[in-house]
Amino acid sequence: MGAVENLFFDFRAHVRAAVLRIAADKGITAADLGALVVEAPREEAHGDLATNAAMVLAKKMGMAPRALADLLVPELQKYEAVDAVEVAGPGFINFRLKTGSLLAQARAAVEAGGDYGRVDVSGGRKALVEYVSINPTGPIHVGHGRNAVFGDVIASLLEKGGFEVWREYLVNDAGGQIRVLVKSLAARYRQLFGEQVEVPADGYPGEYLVEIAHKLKAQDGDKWLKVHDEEELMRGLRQFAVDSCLAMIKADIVTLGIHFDRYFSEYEMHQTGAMKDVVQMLRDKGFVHEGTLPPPKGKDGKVAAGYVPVELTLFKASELGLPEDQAIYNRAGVPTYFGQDIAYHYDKLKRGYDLLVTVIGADQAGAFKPLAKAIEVLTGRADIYHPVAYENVKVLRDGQPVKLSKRAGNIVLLTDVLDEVGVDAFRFTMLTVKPTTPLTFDLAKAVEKSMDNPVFYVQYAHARLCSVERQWAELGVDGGAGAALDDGKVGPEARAVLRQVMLCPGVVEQAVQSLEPHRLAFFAMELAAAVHRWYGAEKWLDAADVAGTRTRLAVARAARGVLANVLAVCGVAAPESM
RNA sequence: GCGACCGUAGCUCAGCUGGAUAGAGCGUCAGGCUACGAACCUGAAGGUCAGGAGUUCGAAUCUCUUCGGUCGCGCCA
Repeated sequence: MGAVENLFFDFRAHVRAAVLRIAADKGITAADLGALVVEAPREEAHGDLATNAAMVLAKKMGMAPRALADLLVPELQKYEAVDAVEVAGPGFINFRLKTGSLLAQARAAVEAGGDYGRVDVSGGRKALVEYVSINPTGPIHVGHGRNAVFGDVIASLLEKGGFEVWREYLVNDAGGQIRVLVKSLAARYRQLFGEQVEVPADGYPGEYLVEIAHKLKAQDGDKWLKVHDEEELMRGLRQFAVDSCLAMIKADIVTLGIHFDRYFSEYEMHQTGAMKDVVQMLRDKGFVHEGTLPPPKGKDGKVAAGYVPVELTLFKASELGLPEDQAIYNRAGVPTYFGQDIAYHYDKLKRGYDLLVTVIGADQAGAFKPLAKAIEVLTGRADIYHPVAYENVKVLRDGQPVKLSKRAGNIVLLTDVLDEVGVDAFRFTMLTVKPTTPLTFDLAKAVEKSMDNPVFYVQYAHARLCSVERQWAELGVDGGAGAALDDGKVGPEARAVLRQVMLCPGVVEQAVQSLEPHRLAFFAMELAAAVHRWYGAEKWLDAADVAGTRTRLAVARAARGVLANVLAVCGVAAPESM
């Protein structure tokens, strides 16, 4: 379970320790090393790793960066894996590592298997990742698919980062939209019996409700025809409607390869009086009062006509640096979205989670601010709640943008897209753009087998390595853990692959800490590129060159393992042939 | 009016807790398979990092500002 020994982390620790040894008498402590980084320089010619230590500490130590760097070099050179150290540019210290050490690291990576790249940055914390959480009122569209993939990979990343992780979907089955859903379903149901009824103007016009109405008819016959009381319909059909919609959603979730530990029912939560409890807690802390809100502003900043202020139960967000208080119950006495969200998040806290990640669409990202404040009030901590926002998805069909309109019912369904392009292409494409960038999903390119569609590029690298490994096996060259390797047989292209293998854990660490899965996807593409380049540069299978073949085998196995690990976190298959 | 996000090569995007000559793919042009997978590789051309100011040894990155774009904005979800 623990983190695997790693050259990169060891080396970074060595650099920090060495710097402290040299600089201690000038009053430098570990606290001064915050800005110190050890990373791969952009230019390969600058070496395998580099540090900005001298530049970061120069001022504090009253020295010129390069002079300080010169002072540090002898100490840094002591690390066994270091081949050469060089001071360059404004004061960078560049390191070239011994190829033999990189090979040893590659071998350790193979040994560690799926644990290679595991880091422990959790500090023992338990994480709950809430994602998808779309209302059970209809099928999933592509935009939700981005949420699903994004959240799922964040959860996997956190696992890779040593967190205990719980995946959860909030089923919003208690709000006004469920009432609308039931009314819409009832209308479709009556239509099946020939009644002249329209789906309500603000209802759900999608065809799927016709199918669900058929199911209802098959199950209950004409039982609901004579029921006209809305409350009775709600009592009778709410669960059926929600379950039917949720079944559609779950089918897509399963197709995407996602498993939730729990579908959390808001309705059930309310049965326990959770709202009352949490509101009382906030009230006891002095952050709830009865009051009126300023009139809402419309698009143009003007107040709507006919507005009548009403006294409501409010969360005092305005005392916590936000522009306005936030209503907990609306004027009908029903919990607002914000109100139920506090109760829900308090429930998460009660269950012992102290890292709460919520994947939220950018269009709803405004909602997290007051919630974050409420959680801060409840826990006294500001580091628990981590909403991660992602931008919307545009779909191109035949090069033309597809208009997404729920009203018109012409949304692009996730299930159709998955049929068309496949899960791997969809998942990987969702990861090739950072979350804050709107994503354009081109249906034509997603099926194309080119670098326009990098999932194939990465998978191809994996399959190629598998293919060569198979042929090595036939060649009978021993590449086992005990076989001697010859670093003289490592060419520059193979060495570049070894560097990537060495850097992998650092990339994972960064991706976890920033909750940014796309970093992993880009790393996979870089590693794949290094593999493809290497493939073209050398003759790999050579019965006359046993040492060289054996050495290449070791590198290839490590690269393949790392690719497989990274793809696994992305939830994308690593095929042995394609 | 307020808020969030964005503006980097012809196109789509990385790079943003400040670091070296700003990168990749696509597209364009020129090349590479009787050696293992050409779904691949090599090379070339292509940039005022939207504009301006500030912070400092150093800014695509941080701050302010202008312009431009996307998406939100009641007590809805």
